[in-house]
Amino acid sequence: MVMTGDQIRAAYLQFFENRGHLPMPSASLIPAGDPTLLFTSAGMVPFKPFFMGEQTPPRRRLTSCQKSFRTTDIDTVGDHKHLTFFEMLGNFSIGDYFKKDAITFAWELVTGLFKLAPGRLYVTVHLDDDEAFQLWHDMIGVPLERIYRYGDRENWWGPAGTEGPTGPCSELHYDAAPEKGCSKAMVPPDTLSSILREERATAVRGEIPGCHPNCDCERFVELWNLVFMQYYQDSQRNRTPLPAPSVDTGMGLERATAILQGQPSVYETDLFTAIIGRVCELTGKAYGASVETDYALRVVAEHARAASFLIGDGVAPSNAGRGYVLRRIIRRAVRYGRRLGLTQPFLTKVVQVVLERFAPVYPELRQNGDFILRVITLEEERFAQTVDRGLDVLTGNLGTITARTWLQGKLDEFRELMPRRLHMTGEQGTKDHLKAIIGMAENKVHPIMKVYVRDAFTGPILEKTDGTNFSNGTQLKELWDRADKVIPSISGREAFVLYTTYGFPPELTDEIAHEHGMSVDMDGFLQRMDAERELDRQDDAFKGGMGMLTAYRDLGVGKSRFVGYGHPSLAGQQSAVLAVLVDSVPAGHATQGQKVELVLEETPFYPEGGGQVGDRGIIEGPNGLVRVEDTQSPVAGLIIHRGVVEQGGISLGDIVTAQVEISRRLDSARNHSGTHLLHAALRSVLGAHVRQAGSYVAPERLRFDFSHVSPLSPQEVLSVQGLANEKVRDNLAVSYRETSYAQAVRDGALAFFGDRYGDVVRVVSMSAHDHDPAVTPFSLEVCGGTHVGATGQVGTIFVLGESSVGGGMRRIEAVTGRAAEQLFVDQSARLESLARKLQTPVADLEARMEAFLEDTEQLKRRLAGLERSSLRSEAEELLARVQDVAGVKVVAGRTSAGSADAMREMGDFLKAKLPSVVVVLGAVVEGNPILISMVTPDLVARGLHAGNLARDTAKVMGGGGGGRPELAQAGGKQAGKLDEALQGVPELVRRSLKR
RNA sequence: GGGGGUGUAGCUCAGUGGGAGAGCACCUGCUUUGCAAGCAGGGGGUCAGGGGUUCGACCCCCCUCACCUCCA
Repeated sequence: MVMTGDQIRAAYLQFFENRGHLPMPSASLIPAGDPTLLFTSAGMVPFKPFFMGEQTPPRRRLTSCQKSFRTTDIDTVGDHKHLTFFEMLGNFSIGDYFKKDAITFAWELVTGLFKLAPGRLYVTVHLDDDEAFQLWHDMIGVPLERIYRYGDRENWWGPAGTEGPTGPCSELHYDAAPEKGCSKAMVPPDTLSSILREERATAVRGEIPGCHPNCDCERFVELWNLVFMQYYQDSQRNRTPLPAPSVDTGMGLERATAILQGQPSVYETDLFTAIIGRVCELTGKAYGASVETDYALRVVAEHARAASFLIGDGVAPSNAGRGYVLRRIIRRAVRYGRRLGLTQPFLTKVVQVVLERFAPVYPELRQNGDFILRVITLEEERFAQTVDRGLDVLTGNLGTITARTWLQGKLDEFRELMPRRLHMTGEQGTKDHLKAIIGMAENKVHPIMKVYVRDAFTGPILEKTDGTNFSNGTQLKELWDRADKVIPSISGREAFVLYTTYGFPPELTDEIAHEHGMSVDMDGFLQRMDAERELDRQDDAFKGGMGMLTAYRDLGVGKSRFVGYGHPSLAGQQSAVLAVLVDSVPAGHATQGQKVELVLEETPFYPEGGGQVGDRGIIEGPNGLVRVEDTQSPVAGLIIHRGVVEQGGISLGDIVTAQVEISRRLDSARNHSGTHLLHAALRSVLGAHVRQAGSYVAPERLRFDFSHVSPLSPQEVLSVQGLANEKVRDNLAVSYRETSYAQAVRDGALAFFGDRYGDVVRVVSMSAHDHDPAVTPFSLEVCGGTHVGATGQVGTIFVLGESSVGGGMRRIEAVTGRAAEQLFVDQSARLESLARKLQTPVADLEARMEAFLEDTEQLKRRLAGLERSSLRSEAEELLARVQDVAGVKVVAGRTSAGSADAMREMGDFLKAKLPSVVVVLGAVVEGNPILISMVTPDLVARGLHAGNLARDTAKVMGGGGGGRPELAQAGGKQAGKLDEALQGVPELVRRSLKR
């Protein structure tokens, strides 16, 4: 009887539940409260705060099947073993059992529950871990020849980051396919141990003469990793034994399933067969038919699965961070789909199968199903757009291929005509002609590609042209050879630019080039990619650590208790000062004027979290007073009050009274409750795919980001606002309940991925029937923030606007309570004031405004008309004062024009009257003199240049100018010298004529 | 977080310091009812925003923002 993947998952969890472990639901793929981590990459990630001692676990024995995602292997997905997304089974001991039980459980499970043949199981332990070795050998009875020791590279775990728990690990490997192995004999464990010890001593990698569990061949499968956290490693790499050692184990569900189902790879298990099946169906390919199509089939299936889970957990495609990883795998899937002949959008059809297959176990896939499909559709469309644009650059009107083909044609033509041309225009003329042809080819290329195209093909030819004597046949042949070689090959640099600035896939470049009988220098391309990556790596080396957090963690003051829920008492909270920090360094005392950070035993101050900003207020001690400007919680359980000592001093141990600034807090509470109402209203109006993606709750306003693919219509915004306000008027009771995270989620509470949740979470509900559990509350959220007692206290909710925060995410901003009132007051005042100015009732404002706009428009036109006619008459006056300078008519004079444009018009008028003329007009605009000059073409031919004329005239006024021969303008600084400058014009004209 | 790129009319985009443009769309008129109808006329612009250089900036320099893209 073969178990399905689902059965294996369930059996594993049941096995450990029977042994006292609490089954935990899988956490989101977005790690909670850990900005250093891109994704949840292992089973222990959500439990890190427990292992670090920052939070109390709900039980010391836990077990879970955790959705996990690793980015390191993206580019190798498609082979038989690598996955980006996988499910990680694990059992955890947080300071409870250690090696002995962990090993016993593991052996019982694989041989008992999984019924794997003991003879096929190999064990690895760390070189120095004699304890584990003994347990496997003496207690379990694993024979010596199947216990291998490895060094740090294979069998040491952690710490994750610069410091943290760390320790040796022990792995179970399964001898899955002896026939598939490297067919070398097994190395005896002792031999391997001494090789590795030698390697450790000399740091020289030793040669291993045979097969072993960690061999690169396909014989062994690493099934289970047991990590024994027994040391704490600090940032100086010192290791101290942990008082309560812990265990963290991980078994990949996919691998386990492959082994139990006797399949050669994870893709043949029931976790994948349906997905692969769909891809085959779509492409008409059969799995197993060829190495290449198999690879592509696996890529599409794996990435479709991974993308579904990522989107299901709220990741939206973007060009940075998590969203970028998602985008990459979607695009990779599309590219490989293309290789299988899929040119139309297809990915949603694969994702549908993923959803069907996994929704029973992961309800978020069902819940967000529509959203997932929509995101995939959009991203696939967007990628098609990207490809289209790249295609234009590569082959389109301004494409490199077009330019090359064109140049090739022109060169062939030139080659034929050259003897005649050489005869007609001589050596230099022929070369110039050739250069002109090449220059034109460059202009057929998109501007960005120009420099790369020049490097790659026109450049080398030009260079050759320069040195070539056309009368010499052999050198000429060299030139043609060069052109023939260089033109049909797209350089690595071009492919690189196409990829890095347009996102155009290199293999497509290659494919299309081949269709045009060209090749691509893929080696050059890869070289450039590597160089780029190397540069990035160097940059990374300079990035700093996270020393600040350590400082707080090392305070050793234990926990501060938050007592600020409900109505913070006006009298303030009595408490002892546990720590005083000055400049982030612990101090016993702080005095007036100093910036200080305080930790209290109990505090009503809410630390920034869940989007809500930290409280402000006053902490008063026996000898002084501190004004708190912000409250933060840099480490779970620790609340830091930041502020300034305003009077006297404050000391460690002082009994103080902590008083929150009430009005501010209440404003925040209104906005926070308002946020929940808006969240629920958005879900009701737009659909259940709406999920919180971030929020900011300040006393003044609130901001809420959520997943949604399209902009909200004004109607939708109004419905959301209307529904939320209706719930305000219904005055729903706001109630709190403490429960476990798992229970809260089971109850249907919304939880935000970005937040850190402990063993006990608060659930905030807003319901008209608070005491009737059968009625679903309007809003139910896991939330640590502070709220009003009933929604009526929120006051009016007013949505200020709706906007985009990147693909798939929208943002809504709103005010409530006092700010909403203030907004109304301000807006009304503004309207009143406008109405007063326009002397009309508010109701008529719009009509009045329109009338005004129309009036000004008319006035503007009339004014422009008047100006034009007055300038016209000025121009006519100037016409009467035409001067004759050596037979050239010159009009130079001052005008009252208000702009250079107006003067240009005057000039045009003058030119219309005098077909051959030099015009220089001046005016003072905004205190500065400006000039325009015009020269009719016949006079340009006689050596006059409007640009020079303008420049030289302006010099008199301390300015400069220039332009084209027919038309130019200039300006100066000394308005008083405008007339003098204009008087000089005839002389300037005379002088230019002489030359 | 870093690199490359883009930002100009409702849309797609030209525009290398000196008159802000084209095509499509829109409006008006005429012509005409054969497939993207034609002709003529017209409206529409904070050249992403801010600062600087310059007599003068869509254009050059600096900063910011948004979007595209590659890499972490």
